[in-house]
Amino acid sequence: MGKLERHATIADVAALAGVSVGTASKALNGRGSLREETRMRVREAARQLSFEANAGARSLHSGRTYTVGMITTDTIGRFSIPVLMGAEDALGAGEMSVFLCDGRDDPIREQYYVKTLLSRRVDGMIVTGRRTEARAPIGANLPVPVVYAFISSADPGDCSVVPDEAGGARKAVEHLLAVGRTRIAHVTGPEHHNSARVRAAAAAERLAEDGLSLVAPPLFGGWSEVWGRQAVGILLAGRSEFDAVFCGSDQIARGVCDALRAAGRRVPQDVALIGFDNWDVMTEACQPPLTSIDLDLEGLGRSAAEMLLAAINGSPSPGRHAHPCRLVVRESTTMPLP
Amino acid sequence: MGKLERHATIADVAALAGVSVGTASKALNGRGSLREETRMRVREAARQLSFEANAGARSLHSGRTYTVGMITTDTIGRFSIPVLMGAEDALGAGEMSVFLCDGRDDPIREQYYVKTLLSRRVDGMIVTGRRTEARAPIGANLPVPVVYAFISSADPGDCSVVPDEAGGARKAVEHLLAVGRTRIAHVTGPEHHNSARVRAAAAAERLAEDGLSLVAPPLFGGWSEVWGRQAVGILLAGRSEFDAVFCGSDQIARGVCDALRAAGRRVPQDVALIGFDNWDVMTEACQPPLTSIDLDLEGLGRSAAEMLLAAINGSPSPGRHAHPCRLVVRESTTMPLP
DNA sequence: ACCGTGACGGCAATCGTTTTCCTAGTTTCC
DNA sequence: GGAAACTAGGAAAACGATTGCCGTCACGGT
Repeated sequence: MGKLERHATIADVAALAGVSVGTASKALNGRGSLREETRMRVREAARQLSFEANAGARSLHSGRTYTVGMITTDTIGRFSIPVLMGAEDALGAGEMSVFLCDGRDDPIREQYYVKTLLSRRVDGMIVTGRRTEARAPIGANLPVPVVYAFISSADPGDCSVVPDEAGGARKAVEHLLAVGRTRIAHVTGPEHHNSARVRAAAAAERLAEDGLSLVAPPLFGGWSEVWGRQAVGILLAGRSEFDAVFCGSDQIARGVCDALRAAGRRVPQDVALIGFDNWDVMTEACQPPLTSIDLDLEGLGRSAAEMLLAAINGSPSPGRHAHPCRLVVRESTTMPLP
Repeated sequence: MGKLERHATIADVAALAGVSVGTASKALNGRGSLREETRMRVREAARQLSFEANAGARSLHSGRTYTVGMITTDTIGRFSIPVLMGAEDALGAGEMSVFLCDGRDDPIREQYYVKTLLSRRVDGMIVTGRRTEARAPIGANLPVPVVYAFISSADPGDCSVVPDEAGGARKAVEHLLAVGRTRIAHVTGPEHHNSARVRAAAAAERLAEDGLSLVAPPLFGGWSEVWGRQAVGILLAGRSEFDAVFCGSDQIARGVCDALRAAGRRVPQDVALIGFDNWDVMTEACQPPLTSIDLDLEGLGRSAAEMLLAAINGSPSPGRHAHPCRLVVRESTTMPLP
């Protein structure tokens, strides 16, 4: 199992095939005018030496590396993964590779990564993060295009692709209305999170369009199941009746669901329940399975990557682009057919 | 906001500083013998042009790229992330960057990535995956060192770093024995998963050392909460009493917990409960919080990366290395102090 | 006045590929 | 039979950075 085979160079290939380096290069890249027999001979030699052209040397000429950098603002997590996968997907199709850099919420670390990526001559960068908050641009006047995905840049001229959270919240409310609920409560994450505020506001707005309002002010807390359970206590102690709860996350929804059941309220008969994020772990384990809003992060990542590719090819798409959310209906808002 | 600044080359820097290219290079890298004033002048020019040396061109000389490739066998997921982060951590300290490639369980795709990484002249590769099963080596006689992390290579000569699942299972059983439980049931994942078999076998073995055995044969099923709930039905219908359940995953444990409570059994008073994976989402939301076995995936990733670095520097560590698991005690096995 | 010796920097080779230009042959056509 | 028109493939100049080798000063000692 000797791992010591040196990397073959095109000179090795040329020597084995009995041609000059230039000719070997042409043979392998389909350039120039060569006899088919020569081409084959070179290809065979390359195969035999398992030759792979040195991408670094190659990019010296083309000026392109077919590589993009991906920087996470905070840490690689549940939200960045799908974005990452979507991006990887779209870029892979364009034969590009991805450099992954985990910023860990440390600006020094982040700047270090930006420099590293630039020195590696990436063709572009994608910046992502765990929260949808706007953030300071990663650099000014960078020599390569940058796209912000999920998170957005504070500079409105930068290209950002963000989930349409307001639209998602509206869809949630519309769905509850469609299944006949009108007395809706809202339990969500901390008020200092942009996501919590935006979703709450959009929900209220959508209700207002039908002349309705939330049965109580939104309950801001954490994103956890524990908070969901606590919130039910608050709701039940309050004086307003409710027939649906729109939750800011699936974890909250699950907590709400468990607590409602413990309190003797049936889901969905007595209270319809809808979450946010469409996280399979929660939606499937919930009893009953949870209706939720899917951010389509993979699609978002793909879309961001496509915009980056376009920008690399000279057609940037500056500005903020909202990526639509999808409603996924399960039994927490509708009874299964018998 | 012009993004059009070309990348400065060292020739630009040299011209601006009024020296030759070679001298500029020496100035920036602290080589040769130059007047301090000259050095400063060059550095200033470089700063002014925000010059970053082209890593590709540079590696042409050094033969090293300070880059490693990371390939996931299946998909990037809950298990690969911490491994990835740990690796990124250890490599970042060595000033190396990580190329991420998502294999998606497709051998073609995987081989394509191996070729890409080789052409990019990575200094080494890390292979990881979602399951601990052994897999076919990613290639034979590769010109760079490879380390398998979490997943292991079927070739015993390859370097693999895997969690010590058997050790973890033993720790779980030991803990249950330590808190006075002797009638232990085991609910775990599908029997065709290596992890499920290994953990079950190790648990039985550890019990046997104390002259005990599981109250019933291990219940193999899925890794989900739903299965955990179903399994409780089976256990309660069976004729053997039990005072503890060791679960193959935290999700199973949570399902078991919910179902036990619904059946009127108290955790931990009547039944102590321990999970596996120490997944915060589950352990924290569980009522009561769940004792679990932590695979220390981040440590494992770090360790794998360190072995890779060592191998790159000429000191490989062939063979299979077991990374220890940790017991994390919470209230599902011990009452809180009053 | 001459030589030796550092100090300072320039020159050019080198890394692996691509690409442009050019030179031999071979056809083809009148 | 000779010139034009191709064809196949070689030679060499890029690309950007590093580095060993050398030339050129200035200075000090004899």
